[in-house]
Amino acid sequence: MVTLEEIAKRAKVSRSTVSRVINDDPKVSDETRQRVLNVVKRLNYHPNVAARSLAAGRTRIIGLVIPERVVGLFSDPYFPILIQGITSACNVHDHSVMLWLGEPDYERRMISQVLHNGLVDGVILASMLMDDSLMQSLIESALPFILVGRHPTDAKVSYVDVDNVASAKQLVTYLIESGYQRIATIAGPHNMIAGVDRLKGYELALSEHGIVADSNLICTGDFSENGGYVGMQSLIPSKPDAVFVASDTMAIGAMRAIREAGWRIPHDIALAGFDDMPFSERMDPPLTTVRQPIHQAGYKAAETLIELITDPLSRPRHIILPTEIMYRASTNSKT
Amino acid sequence: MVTLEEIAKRAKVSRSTVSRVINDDPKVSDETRQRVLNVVKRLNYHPNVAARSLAAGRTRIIGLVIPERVVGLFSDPYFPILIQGITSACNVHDHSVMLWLGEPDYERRMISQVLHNGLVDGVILASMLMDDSLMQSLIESALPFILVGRHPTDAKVSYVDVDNVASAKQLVTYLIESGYQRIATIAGPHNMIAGVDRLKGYELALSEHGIVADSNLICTGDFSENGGYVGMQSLIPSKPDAVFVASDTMAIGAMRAIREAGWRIPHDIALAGFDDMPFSERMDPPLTTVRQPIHQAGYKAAETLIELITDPLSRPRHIILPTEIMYRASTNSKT
DNA sequence: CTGAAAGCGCTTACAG
DNA sequence: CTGAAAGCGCTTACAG
Repeated sequence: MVTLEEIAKRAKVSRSTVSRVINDDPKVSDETRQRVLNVVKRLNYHPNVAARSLAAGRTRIIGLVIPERVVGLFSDPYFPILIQGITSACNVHDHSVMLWLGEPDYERRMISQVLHNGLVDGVILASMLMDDSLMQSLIESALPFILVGRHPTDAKVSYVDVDNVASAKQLVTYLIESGYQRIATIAGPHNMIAGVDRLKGYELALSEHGIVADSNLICTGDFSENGGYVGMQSLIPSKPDAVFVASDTMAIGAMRAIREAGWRIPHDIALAGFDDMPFSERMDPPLTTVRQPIHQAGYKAAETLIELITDPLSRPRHIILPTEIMYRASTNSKT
Repeated sequence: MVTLEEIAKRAKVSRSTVSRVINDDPKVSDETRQRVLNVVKRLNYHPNVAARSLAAGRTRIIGLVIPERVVGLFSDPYFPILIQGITSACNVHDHSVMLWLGEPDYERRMISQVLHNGLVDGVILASMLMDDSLMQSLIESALPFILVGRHPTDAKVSYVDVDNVASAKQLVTYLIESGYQRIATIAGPHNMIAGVDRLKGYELALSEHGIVADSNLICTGDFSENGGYVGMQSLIPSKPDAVFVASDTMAIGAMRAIREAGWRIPHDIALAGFDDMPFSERMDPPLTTVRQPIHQAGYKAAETLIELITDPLSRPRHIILPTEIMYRASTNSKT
C-alpha cells in the first residue's frame, strides 16, 4: 500500500507537507501543492483511514442504527429510501456510513460498539421509539447524534421529523368535511412517537368538529401490513364509513380485510393512509395519503449530524419537514 | 476515553498483557487474566478500533456494496432481508458492516474508498450485474470479496447463489405438466445473471417438452413492479394462458396489468413468480413462486467472506443454496 | 510556507 | 507466562 512517507520521498517534501496538501491546508505554496498532487495521482495514493482516525480523532464515519424492535419493519420501503437519503448526504460531505441493525442477542454489543470504540463520529438513530435504551446512553455520552422522529420531551435532543399531528389532523378534517360520519383509525404503536402523534391528529380533528371519539372506532397496529389487516378486521363490525390508517403499509393490509368483508372502496368505506410510499399511487384504488419526504429526511439527518460533529457546541436542531396531502380515489368527496 | 495504558496501570501488568487478554491469547495465566478482566469491566473499557486496525492491519469491518444500477431496486424487500442476514453473521463473528449505495456521481469515490483506504477487510458485492466495474477492480486487487449471485465465467470469484436455471425450469415444467399451452415469461434484465439464468430455465423446460419458444411470449423487465406491469401489457395481445415472471415484485405489476385487461387469475391466466417475498403469500390469489433463502444468502455471504479474509489462500467458494417451489392458488393444475 | 518530532492507542515479534 | 520496544500511517502543535 502506498503511504504518505512514500509520497513525501518522491515529491521531495516532508510528510507534514503531504499531509497538508491532502487535507487542503491553505498554507502550502501552489508549486509544492501541484508537485505533491502529481505524485499522489501517479501513485494512486489514498490515506489510510485507520491511521488518519487515530491521529486526528475523527473517522468521518457516521453510524446508522435501527433498533431491534424496529427491525421487524425494516422491509418496509421506508428504510431503503431513508438510507438512500443518508448515503447521498454522506457522499456530498465525504463521509461513510456504518449500519447497525439491532438483534435481540447483540443489543449490548451494538451499544458498546456505537458508544465506546471510537468507530463513528456520530450516529443517526432511525428509531421513533420513545424509550430506546441506546438513546439514553447517547444522551449521557458526548457522542453527537440525531433522531429521525422527534423526541417528545427532551429539547436538547436533535431530530428531523414531519409534523405528524398537524398532517393527520388535516387529512382527517378532509374526511369529515367530505361528509364521512363514522371515521375510524388504525393507529401506530403507542411506543412510537409517529404512532402517538398521528392518533393525536385524528382526535384533534374530531374534537374540533364536535365529534365524540368512539373507542370502537380506534384500534392499534404495529405499522406492519398484517397489523393493518388485523386492525381492520376488528373495526369492520363497528361499520365505519371511513378509516384513517397510520401508515400506507398498514393500509395495504386494511384494504385486504375490507375486500374480504365484501366492501368496496370508496363506495362502502373510504381509506386513507400516511407516508405516500412508491406503491400507494398504484393501489387499487389509488390511496389518499400524506406524503412525507423520506429521502429528504435521511439527507437532512446526515447533513445536520455532520454539522453537529463539526461544531459540537452548537444548539440542538429540531428540523420539521413539510408534508402534502395526496388526494386520490380511495376517498371521495361525498358532497 | 479509557485506554489500554490505563488498564495496564491499574491491573499492574504491561500493556502487552492487557492486549493479550483482550485478544483471548491463551498464554496468559488465569490469575492475571482475571485481574485484568476485572479492571476492564470496572472501567468499561473498549479497545479503540482505529488504533487496533492500524496496528493489526485488520479492521473487522466488511463492506456491503450495492452498485448504482441496482439501487433502483433497493426498495425491493430483497435487500432488507439480505442485509439482515449479513448483519446476523457479522454479529456472530464480531464484525461490523459498512454500507455503500452506488450513486452516479460518486462511483469513483466509492471504488477508491472500498479498495484503497483500508477501511474494510473485504467486501460483499450484492450486484448480480454481469459487468460491474467495481468487480473488475476487486478481481485485480488483493481484497477478499464475494458476490451475491454467481459469476458466469470467472471460476476464481467466490459467490453465493441459488440454482436459478434449475429452479425456473422446475417451475415452468410444472406449468407445462399442469396443461398450460401458451406459457409466456417476463424475464429479468440481460445484464443480471439472475435474469439470464431464469430465462434459460424457462427455455430449457419448453425445449425438453418439445415446445418451440414463441418470441411473442417472451419479454424483458427490469425487476421492478412497473417493469412487470409494462411487460405484461405487451404480452396480453399474444394471449398467453400462463406467465412465469422472473421476480415476485414484477409479478405484482403483472397482476395489475392482468386485472386491467379484465382477466382472472388463474382462470384465464396462471401467474408464477420467483423469490417468495413476504407479500407473495398474501397476494390475491396467493402467488405460486420459487422460494429462495435470501436471509441465509446474506448470512452465508458474510460468513464465507470472513473465512476468506482469515485465510486468504483458501480456494474460491461457490455456494449454491436450495430453493423450493411454493404451489399456491395463482396457478392451478388443469388436469 | 516548510520540516522535525511527538503522539494517537493499539499489536506483535523478541527476549527472558 | 510476561514485559520492553518498535511500529502501524497518519496529524498537528512548535519552531523557524
